[in-house]
Amino acid sequence: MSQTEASSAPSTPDAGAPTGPVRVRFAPSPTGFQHIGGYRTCIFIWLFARRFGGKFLLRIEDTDTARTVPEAVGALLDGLRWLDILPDEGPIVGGPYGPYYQTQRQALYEFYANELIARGGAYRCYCTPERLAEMRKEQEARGVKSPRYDRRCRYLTPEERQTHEAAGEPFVVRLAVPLEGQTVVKDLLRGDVVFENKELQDAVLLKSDGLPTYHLGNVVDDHLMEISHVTRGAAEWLPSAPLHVLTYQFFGWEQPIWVHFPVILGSDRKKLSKRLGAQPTSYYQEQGYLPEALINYLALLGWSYDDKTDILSREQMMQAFSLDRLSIADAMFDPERLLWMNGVYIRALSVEELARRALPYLEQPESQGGLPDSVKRPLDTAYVGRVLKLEQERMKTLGEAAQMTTFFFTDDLHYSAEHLIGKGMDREKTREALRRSLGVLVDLSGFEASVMEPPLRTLADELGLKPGMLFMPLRMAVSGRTVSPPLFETMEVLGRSRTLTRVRQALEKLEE
RNA sequence: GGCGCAUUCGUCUAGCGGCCUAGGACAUCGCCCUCUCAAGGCGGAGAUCACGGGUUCGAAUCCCGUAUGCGCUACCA
Repeated sequence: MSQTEASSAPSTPDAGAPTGPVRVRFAPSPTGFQHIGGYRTCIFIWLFARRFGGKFLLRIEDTDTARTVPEAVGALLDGLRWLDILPDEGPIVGGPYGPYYQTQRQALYEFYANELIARGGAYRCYCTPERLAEMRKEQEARGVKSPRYDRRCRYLTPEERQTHEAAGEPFVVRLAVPLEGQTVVKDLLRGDVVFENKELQDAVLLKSDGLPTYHLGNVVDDHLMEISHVTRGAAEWLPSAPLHVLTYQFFGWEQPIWVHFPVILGSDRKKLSKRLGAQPTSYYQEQGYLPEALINYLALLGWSYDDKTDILSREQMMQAFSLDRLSIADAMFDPERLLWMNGVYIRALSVEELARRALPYLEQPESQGGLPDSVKRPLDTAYVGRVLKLEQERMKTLGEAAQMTTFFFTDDLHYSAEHLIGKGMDREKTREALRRSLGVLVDLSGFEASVMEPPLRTLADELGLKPGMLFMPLRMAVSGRTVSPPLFETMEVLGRSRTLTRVRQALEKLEE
């Protein structure tokens, strides 16, 4: 392998190292499948926890009940299990800070919303969605520069408030953003990001259904779960971070360390999203990417080890990961580089391991990319190993195994006589070459590549052919293809009887 | 529109004031190896460090503008 592998200890052992205990969380909302962008964020968080002996938690932010997809959590966990980055605390494993589903923590949010109101940091708003819509329309018509909630309910008199309550009107709880001054988000990666309070909205914290929005749920849970570093995508969350800072301040809580990661962009330079056709992570599993390769690739999309290392084991990453080597700009996903890296990992596998891992891909139904259904399952593992050993260095994914190796498993080859006749050859010369080859092969004392190669080369010489001119028709006869692993190894694995049969069949085709 | 963030080869990145006539990797091109395809080896092309001003003896690195891109601007996250 030419690519450099990490060897020595990280150059800056403790630069950017946290001073207190690390507790970090991945907090997705189960509104669909996770694409690699989400998993990349998760990998950063997981690596960070591992590097500094911290805890890695998973919290499900399922407060948007209308968009919640029931299978999402299971799929997410399948992905985490596949990548082997399971959380220390979370659904299923549990933990001392549970429950880890926000919908199961509803009472907490109501309590803290009231607490915030009592502290003057929030208020109940009785405006109906209809009024809000009208207000927006009206503001737009007036050409207001930045339309936002007009704070009508913030200034209700106690009597008016009483009236709304007495009528039992539904309400939301809004953050009472200070009208003046600035709020600064001390982001670990970008430094101080300053926001004018007058640009901020009185965002909804608690919805009329009693569930919190992200702004409340995230803050309350991060505090209660003693999250040390609030880690999330910058593109979507940095703009509302001042709201969260304000909420911590109103509660009188100590701020966590804010870390806003860069996000992954699609080939259109837009943030990866389901809507824009990003693939779910299960896609990469189905295609036969190795989880360790995907992790390696994803970790290096936005983080670097040094100026030249691109192949790193999990252990090396866990030892070296640090936030100060994170890049700050969003990165475009490059499928070609992933493919290359997967090939690197496949080549590094022992043959046994490769066979073990490729087996499910070979044995799955033909319609899903497996070997022809006519091939008997289960496959002979030892034979699969011998076959894969020949294809290993040209495989980029495990999913390719079946189509690359079909001819090792079935005698049903599809090619015509013309395909046997290579450049500089004609029908008669080809027939002669194959007939003489057959003779050589039949008489061989053994059927190892090393045994068959010398006499076949001698034969080519005798026939006045360049080696390739003889080997090409043999390759076609034996594999039905113009491209295959080395001829002699291929014939060795196929075995004498199968090889001879195939050469005879080729001769028959030429007789037709 | 307002606000925020970002900006080094096509792509991912190294670089945190002099080591940079900018390093590595993917992709690409050529050569070598060679029974095909790969893998591997060697080499090439590819970045006026978005642009314009400063600061400094000296800037890709610090500051200020501009441009471009992306994101946010919901009782979604």
